[in-house]
Amino acid sequence: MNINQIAKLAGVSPAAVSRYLNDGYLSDEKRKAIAKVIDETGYIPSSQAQTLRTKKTKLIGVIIPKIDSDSISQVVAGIGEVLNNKGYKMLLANTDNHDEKEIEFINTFKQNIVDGIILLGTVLTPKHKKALKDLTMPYVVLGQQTDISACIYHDDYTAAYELADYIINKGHKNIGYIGVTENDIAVGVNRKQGFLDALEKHDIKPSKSLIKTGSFYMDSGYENAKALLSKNKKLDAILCATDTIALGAIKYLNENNIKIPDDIAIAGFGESKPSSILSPSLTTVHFYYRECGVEGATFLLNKITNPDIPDKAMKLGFEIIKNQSV
Amino acid sequence: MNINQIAKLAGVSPAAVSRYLNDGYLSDEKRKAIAKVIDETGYIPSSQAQTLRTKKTKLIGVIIPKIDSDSISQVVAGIGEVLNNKGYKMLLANTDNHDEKEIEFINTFKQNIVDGIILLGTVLTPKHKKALKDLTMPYVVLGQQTDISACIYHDDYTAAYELADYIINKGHKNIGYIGVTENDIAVGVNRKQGFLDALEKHDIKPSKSLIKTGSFYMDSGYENAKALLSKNKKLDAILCATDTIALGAIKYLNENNIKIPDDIAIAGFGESKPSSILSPSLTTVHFYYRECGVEGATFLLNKITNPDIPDKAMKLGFEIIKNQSV
DNA sequence: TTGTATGCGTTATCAG
DNA sequence: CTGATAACGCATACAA
Repeated sequence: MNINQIAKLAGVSPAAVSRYLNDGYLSDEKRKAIAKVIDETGYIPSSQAQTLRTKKTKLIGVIIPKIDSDSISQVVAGIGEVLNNKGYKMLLANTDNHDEKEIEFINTFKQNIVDGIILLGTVLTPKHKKALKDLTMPYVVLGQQTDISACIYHDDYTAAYELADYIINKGHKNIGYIGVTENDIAVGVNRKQGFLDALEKHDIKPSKSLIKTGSFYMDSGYENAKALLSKNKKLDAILCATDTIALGAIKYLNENNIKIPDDIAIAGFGESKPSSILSPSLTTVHFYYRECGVEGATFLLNKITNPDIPDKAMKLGFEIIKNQSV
Repeated sequence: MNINQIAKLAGVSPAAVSRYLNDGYLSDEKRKAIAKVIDETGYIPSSQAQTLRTKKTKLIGVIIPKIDSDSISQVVAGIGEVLNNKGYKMLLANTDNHDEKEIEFINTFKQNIVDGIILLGTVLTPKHKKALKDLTMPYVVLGQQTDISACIYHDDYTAAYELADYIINKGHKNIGYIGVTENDIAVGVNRKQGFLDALEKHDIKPSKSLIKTGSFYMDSGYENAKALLSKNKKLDAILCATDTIALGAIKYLNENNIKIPDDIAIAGFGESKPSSILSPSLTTVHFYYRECGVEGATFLLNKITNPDIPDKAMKLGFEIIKNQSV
């Protein structure tokens, strides 16, 4: 069933049907005739042919580092909501934490198969920036601050600063930190710097043996908690760069009968689902993940319909969730 | 940049370039010339035009009830892995637990924008079945058993039976059950029936006040645990149809200083991430979610390239994770 | 092996 | 307001 057959059945020209579909000039009479035929036949225009003509695919490419993460799935949910409402669809590309795959996907999307790209950033290497700059379509980066494009990100620095401040004010002084690679500016650099600056404010000198770096997985929390405890007899708190890492640390503490928060206080970032169920519940930071997705998708769609709007950088707030683990 | 320009630059016909792209007859000489030009120009064929001709989009529609769920995101990860390796892309449609949206998406996908559909089923109403049957492209249902198409699902019944049996053998007799709507055959009916049959095997008569039904969210666990405890003074265990529900129940128990497993034992299904971190850790069932996604995607792609292969129903196994909560 | 010509299903242009 | 017609970029039947 194509536009010509519909036209014949309705006794009009294909062009008239096209106008009907795209709200062009059309007499009420023909409009009705076409509506009737389309209703009866259940005709649906071929989006490929439309795309071939209009260069619009109504598809948005969303590149994420992994799907089975509380925070990312929330961002994706926010994006999906907006896209659905506006008649767009989401092409989901999962890199499984392989940076190079991000570039691969960007280049794949470049073939005009999407109208725009949303990149949930972890690492933004020069290669990434080059790939993005070569893009002819609008794009937006979520979760990382960058000057090469519109971006929506979280106030990681202040969140870490205030959370560390809170821990210190609770009486802890020998605080260990389990972070992630500094290639990730948001999570690796900013959260750590917030932590360090809070220490400095309280005249606490951070010892090297208290600062650890690991992966984004639970294992890292487990192993680094072990390492921190073995080297620092006075350790009384651990701040982890993500809730997932904190969960790993908690696992180690539990297995070794170390009481939270009496022996060791612990806190994370991201307000993962388990945080409130654990006992003691986990002190953490709520970021506006879903909102990040909503804002990002909304901006991107605006940019697609109106390419002249200037890129913006939007910093979202946070909330310290003061639970029992500190 | 299109196929004609490449042809001109390489001094060949557009058809030759097309053959180069599709491994058709071509002399080595021309092959090299075309390769050179394509390499230099960075030419990428328009997938829309290809689709218009070939009717193949290399897109797979994946319909899911929600994205921020441990189990579902694992299935999606498995699907994504296979699709990537085979040069397909995933169009992700999130229904946010609205059944009607599933039908909407199925109908949207029907416009030939995808080569196949993967439906992560919750509820399969007659309307769903009709929408699926109207489909001209291959599709597969994951997580639910059905005779209308290929399906890959979990052995929910036996898992529930064995888990309940295990709980009973641990000495519990007054076991409450928090389930979900029976519209969901896999989770709502099969798990409950496994539970009931295990009771029967041990000559335990299930009292109505011990069987609850709620939503898939934590709230349901919290509220129904409260209800169970208020009506059943002898209650000594709670089996929840999902880990998420179990987490809600645990929250209620913790808040009311009810000791797990001494006062009340508790168990769930799905081996969610928190299950191992909780203390006591949660007894649960491991299902092969990622494998389910992998198998589903693999089968679908096979079916796309070879439409004649018969539909199959594949039942995946499970593993009881015996943790401390029972 | 190669090239020419045609059509996939739309939409934009233009003349009416 | 309407309709004929020419693209969009590619793959294939057919002729060579």
